[in-house]
Amino acid sequence: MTIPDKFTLVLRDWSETFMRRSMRDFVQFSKDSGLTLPQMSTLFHLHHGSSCGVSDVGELLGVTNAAASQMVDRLVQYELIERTEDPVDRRMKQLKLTNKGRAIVQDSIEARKRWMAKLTNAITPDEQISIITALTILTNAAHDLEPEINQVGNSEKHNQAKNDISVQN
Amino acid sequence: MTIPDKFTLVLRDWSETFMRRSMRDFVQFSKDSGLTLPQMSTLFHLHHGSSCGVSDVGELLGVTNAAASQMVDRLVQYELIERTEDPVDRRMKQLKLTNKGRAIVQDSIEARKRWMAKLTNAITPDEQISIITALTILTNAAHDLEPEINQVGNSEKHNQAKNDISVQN
DNA sequence: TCGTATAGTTAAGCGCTTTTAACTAATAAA
DNA sequence: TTTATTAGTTAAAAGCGCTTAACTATACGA
Repeated sequence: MTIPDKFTLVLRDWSETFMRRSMRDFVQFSKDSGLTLPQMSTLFHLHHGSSCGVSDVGELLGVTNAAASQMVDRLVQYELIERTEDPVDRRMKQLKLTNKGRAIVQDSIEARKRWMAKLTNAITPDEQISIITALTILTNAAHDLEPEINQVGNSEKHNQAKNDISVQN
Repeated sequence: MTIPDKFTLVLRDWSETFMRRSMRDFVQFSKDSGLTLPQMSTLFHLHHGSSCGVSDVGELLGVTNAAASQMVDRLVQYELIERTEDPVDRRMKQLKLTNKGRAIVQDSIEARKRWMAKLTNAITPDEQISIITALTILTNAAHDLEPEINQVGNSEKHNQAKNDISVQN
């Protein structure tokens, strides 16, 4: 078996494990919050990418503007997001998380952090160092595969920054 | 910043990148197949865990038996899964993927494989070796965190086997 | 200024998911 | 054997997500 073959195999194995776990948690958390997956995804998108318009949400979810508009409307009714007019182009709306919405996202992030902390405890510092290097390479490579999507300000250099958290000092 | 802190940060970063990508693909693929997320999840569960009953599906999705039963019924109508009586306990049903159902799952897996192949190409063999080691440790640690859930036959030793794909030969 | 494109909303309608409640059938326990 | 438990189905009702189509309002180009 060649190294690339093994690599792919290991990557697949890890991603299966990881995906199953993450998806389950995400779905569970959404349910507990009384939200659907699209709604939760929208909240996360807003949390990650700051403000955006209704059609951005539609694009994110792969649905029509009408669908996005209705979803947004529900989230506004729940007081999880705030919908205001864009002063420079009054056709557009600016969508932002309310404190209530942000709290939900934070809770979910905290839950994931707890899992990661458990994972961290199960791994020795020496192993952690090598994993840090490995994941940094992986993350940067994944980013480079689709420059448009990742990160908020998506107009700057790739491959160098972002995850360049060196361990040696 | 301590190593565990950095580790958690890097892990979080990678998982965000990876999750966003995977979720998007999964949702997209489900849509393209004309299936909902719960339906797709069910197919994957069956693919992964061989045969199971209706209530297992309910448990997986976190819904009542009634809901699971109706979902299963739809998938049976679509001829994606096969529902037969368990001969030893005739109250139970055995759910299995049909060829049609398996094909859909395989397609989705192929799609992910293609992404991973691209990722593989973006990484040098030397880097791959270190990542293989790192991910193997991570995967095993994650498995050990929840022994009940991972893997089909869940009655044997952990931490040693499963991902012990050594690179050195 | 007039026409067109863009951003978003609204309404009608359909399908899926979900729950509760009532039910059938088979097994296990008394 | 009688009773209780377990597995699953069915029906009714509600909610959400989605699409299409028709609409309002703003911005922009000729």
